[in-house]
Amino acid sequence: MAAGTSPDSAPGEVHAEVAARLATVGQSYTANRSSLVELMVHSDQPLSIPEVLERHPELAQSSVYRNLAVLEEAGVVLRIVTGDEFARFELAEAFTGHHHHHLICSQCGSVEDVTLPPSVEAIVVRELEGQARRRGFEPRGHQVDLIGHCADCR
Amino acid sequence: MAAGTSPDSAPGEVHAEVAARLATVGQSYTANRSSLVELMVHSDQPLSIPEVLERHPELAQSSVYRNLAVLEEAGVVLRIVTGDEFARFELAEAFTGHHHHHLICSQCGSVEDVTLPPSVEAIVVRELEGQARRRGFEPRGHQVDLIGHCADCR
DNA sequence: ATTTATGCAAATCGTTTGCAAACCT
DNA sequence: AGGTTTGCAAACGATTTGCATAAAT
Repeated sequence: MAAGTSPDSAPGEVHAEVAARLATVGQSYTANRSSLVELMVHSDQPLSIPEVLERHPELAQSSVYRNLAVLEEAGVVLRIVTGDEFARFELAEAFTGHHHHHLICSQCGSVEDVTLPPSVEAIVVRELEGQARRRGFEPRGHQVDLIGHCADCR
Repeated sequence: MAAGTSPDSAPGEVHAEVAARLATVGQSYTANRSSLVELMVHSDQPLSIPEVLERHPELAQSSVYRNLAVLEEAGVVLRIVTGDEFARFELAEAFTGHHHHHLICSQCGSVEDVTLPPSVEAIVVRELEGQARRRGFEPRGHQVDLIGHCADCR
């Protein structure tokens, strides 16, 4: 419940909250998992596994995959599947404190975060969810992404 | 150029247009490729390769992959990569005549099409593209998808 | 001491590709 | 014939998993 209530919780708060969430899934907050969370807290864009390993070569690839899966299951991280070769991971919105969308580069696969004005966000959500419900589809979330070329790939 | 100019071209038109597009990429419109296009014209939702093979068991799996790749390159079909195990393919918007979005079922992976009112569409696009350009990102397209449970999986 | 996480190597599985036969034109 | 597409089987590569060791409590 405390998670995400403050738009930008103190650094320590995040770890405490992650530990709590993991507990609800019967998992503990190990050093490796903490490394991953710490990494994502300080990253301004979703990371692929190779990028994670680049920054933490001491971690075993399989453990990174496995721990990100655990963190995903606990609702701590979000897995982003683009057309790119690798999936990417970022802290769930409850932990970053702000709902956002993505600028996906179709050239290099990088992903940047952007936010939409609440008014715009509201209009889209209302419209989409209305349509969905009318067809018996139960909405759980949405993704609004822009595809294009990032500054580096123009 | 003619493609998509008519909101809903006659059935025959589509095949003629596809042939033309393939020609621009130096490819011919073979029977197998025609089967694929015909299938998508009559499908109300993006299809995965297993679904294609189910409906056309006489096709070789590798050829389906290969031909869908060719059609994608020619701008005839669009590849949709969800978190699901299989990628899905649908006719490009220039051929369906209408811009649309997706209702993605996170349970079974099925994808339905939905359209947004032009006014809503315009607001989102303007806002997103404005943000993107301000960051040196060159927009090429966008995807607005709703994630949830479809009527069958509720 | 028992349970859980880790790291290595091997397995999985959707997708891609090499190559020879079948098809055009 | 000359070039292209097809189908089979083998290769690829991101992700997952089995199993033995290392932590942790």
